[in-house]
Amino acid sequence: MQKAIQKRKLKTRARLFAAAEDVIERNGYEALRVEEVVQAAGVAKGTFFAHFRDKDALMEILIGQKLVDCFDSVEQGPTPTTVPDIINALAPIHAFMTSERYVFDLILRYSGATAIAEIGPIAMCFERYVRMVAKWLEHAQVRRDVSPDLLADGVQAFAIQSMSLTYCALHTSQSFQNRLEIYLKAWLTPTG
Amino acid sequence: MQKAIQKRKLKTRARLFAAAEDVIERNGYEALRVEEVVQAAGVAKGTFFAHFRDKDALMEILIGQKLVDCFDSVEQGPTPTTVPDIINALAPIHAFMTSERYVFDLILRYSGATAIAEIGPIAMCFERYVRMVAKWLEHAQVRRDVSPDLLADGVQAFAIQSMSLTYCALHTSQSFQNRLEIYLKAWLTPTG
DNA sequence: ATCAAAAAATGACCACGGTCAATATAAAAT
DNA sequence: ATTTTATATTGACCGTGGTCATTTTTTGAT
Repeated sequence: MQKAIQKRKLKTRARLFAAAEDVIERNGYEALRVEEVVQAAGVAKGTFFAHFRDKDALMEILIGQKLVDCFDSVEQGPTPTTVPDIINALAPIHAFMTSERYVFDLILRYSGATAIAEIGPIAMCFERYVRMVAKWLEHAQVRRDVSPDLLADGVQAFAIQSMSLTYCALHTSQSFQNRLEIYLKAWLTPTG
Repeated sequence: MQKAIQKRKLKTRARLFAAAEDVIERNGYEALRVEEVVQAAGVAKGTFFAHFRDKDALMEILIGQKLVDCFDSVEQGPTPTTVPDIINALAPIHAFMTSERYVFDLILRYSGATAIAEIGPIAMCFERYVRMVAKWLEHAQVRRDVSPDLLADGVQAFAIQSMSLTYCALHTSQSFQNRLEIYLKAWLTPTG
């Protein structure tokens, strides 16, 4: 028989989150150590893993939450209608995704959920990205020979490609924004 | 003054590679343990790290080598001229990249070299991918309003997107090949 | 209040990647 | 040959993520 979750557990969980956010605030995501978090939270190490499957699971939640915040703020703003506007509108999301190499890699790893049961916040955001952009494209000045959903998928693909090249020393001649603009103009408004 | 590398070192290195390949042959890339490799090679653990910066460095070399083999065999074949042919031609490369989740993630992580000095085999292959596809596109039946280089960049972006979705339970309705074909038709032969 | 059972927390312990001072071996100088 | 110096190897040791049998706390029934 299932008993209800105790308030104690919620409190412990909250303390772990607070401690983790504090640690990250100071040293960034990559430098986070589980040991440091549990000490700051005043609990034993085992407790951490009773709350989170592993370290990555905590990271997924924290980074996912930040991503959700980004999406929320982007969706507050006006609907962009041109390629430069779209890139501008997406900027906060892309900026956070590339704020740390570690963050970018983790997001990529969790962008697809292997099983339906374990669709986490990051995978949800990837879905949301496509839905949001597709909605924009319905009313934007873009090609109409393919569906907005397909176009939105492409925007995501090109954004990821551009962000990846951000970390590549072979492609420093262009900034992220420039590169993405070139890609998206060719993708969304072909003149063939 | 620099003395020459001793033959002994080359032998040890060869033993490490052979042992690692053997271990991978049996259990795949992800399950590889450094301890297992050094035992099979008959050397101490420290020796491993005198030859490779870390475990990933060995993986990059081994996976990079396999990738090079894939590219070599693809470049042996005929030059594809249509979208389905292009997808077919690239199949061996894509197949290897998605042969193991671990392999795919590692390849993505190493696809861009942070510093010019440390461009490894995987980053080289990503360059090669674009060069090869761009060459194909020069003589393929595709749009001409943008450069083959740009088109090839896009092919890479869409291929990665398609491979990523392979690992996502939210997108099982379509196979990798189907999805990529839809993307590439829209990208390479728009009818706007 | 007392007790039984479920939930939560604990910390000693393990697995595995990675380090480094010490040692052994090879090559060059005498 | 002997000595010197650079190169290569060693294995005890460490850091950190993760496990699990045991203990503590909470809850609900009597």
